Amino acid sequence: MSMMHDIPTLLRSHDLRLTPQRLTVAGLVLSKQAHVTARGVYQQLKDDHPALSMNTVYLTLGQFEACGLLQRFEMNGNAVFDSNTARHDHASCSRCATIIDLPGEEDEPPWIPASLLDWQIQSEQRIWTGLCPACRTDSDSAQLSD
Amino acid sequence: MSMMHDIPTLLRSHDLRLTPQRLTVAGLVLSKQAHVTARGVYQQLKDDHPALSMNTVYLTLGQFEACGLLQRFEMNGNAVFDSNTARHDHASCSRCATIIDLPGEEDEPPWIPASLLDWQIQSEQRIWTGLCPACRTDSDSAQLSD
DNA sequence: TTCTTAAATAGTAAAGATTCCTAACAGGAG
DNA sequence: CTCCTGTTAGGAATCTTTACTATTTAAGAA
Repeated sequence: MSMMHDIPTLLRSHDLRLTPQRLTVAGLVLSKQAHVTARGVYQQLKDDHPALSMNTVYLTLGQFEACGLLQRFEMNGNAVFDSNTARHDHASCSRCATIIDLPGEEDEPPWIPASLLDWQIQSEQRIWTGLCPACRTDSDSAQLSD
Repeated sequence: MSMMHDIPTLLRSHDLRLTPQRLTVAGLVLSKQAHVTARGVYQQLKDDHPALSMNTVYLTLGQFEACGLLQRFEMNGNAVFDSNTARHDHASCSRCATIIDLPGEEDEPPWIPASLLDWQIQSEQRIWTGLCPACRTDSDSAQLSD
């Protein structure tokens, strides 16, 4: 996300026409740090914007990813789009499915294992899975009844 | 994979009945270091074993995972089962979809970021994506025609 | 060996995510 | 204003995975 551009300028700079649908989706996914799925975007917008189809959501998110405006990763078999395009990792709760960003290791240089020296690495993804603080507590007390 | 048990013994030790289907799937996925998908297993076995359904493949792989005989991870939206159950990372070619194991960092202790200290971490997954050596070469020459 | 029972299986249906297809539509340059 | 091309909605299609159910069967007991 860029502080120096409003959304129309940002889209125009990537040769994307300023359609109402695109502006709507952009307003949602580029304006705050969040992890969204195609379905999530559609659900949040469809009431206020009946002229919006799942198809367009998929296309738009894909275009934003191609432009580098969003970062895409897979979580539990679903595509998740992240407006935080800086290098960072994720953690996901295996119980409530919450996803959080982990602060990037700016001090730790992008490290590539020696066995990949003859590859042309494009990206790295790291995901920790476990119980978030809230679910860990719930799980502890649930053990009495389970 | 255990060197000290044959497959029937291994299955029995996990309270799994020795059905032909289960033995067949086990023979394929537990006998060599490989990454398989449910569909891949089914495709490889269905000709020689007509009495095998996708459903059974899914169930069997799921049971093997529950027993700790296989490790499961997601790649490109598909479930992948790995007979290498030791802690290790993966790299995947974005062009030919090949998946390779990266030698585990036995020297590097399981590292958990400070922001997850109040989580109960269950697993960590790290995936590098890029062009494998073969595809990188193909891609270089393809640029002339693309 | 035969019996018994719970586990396992095949087949089908269903659910959910994503892509494909196509005709209609509309942004924006000229 | 007009035209061209990118964009969109809607529906169909594809693919993966899970759910359901009647039937079969492994394996221990008699």
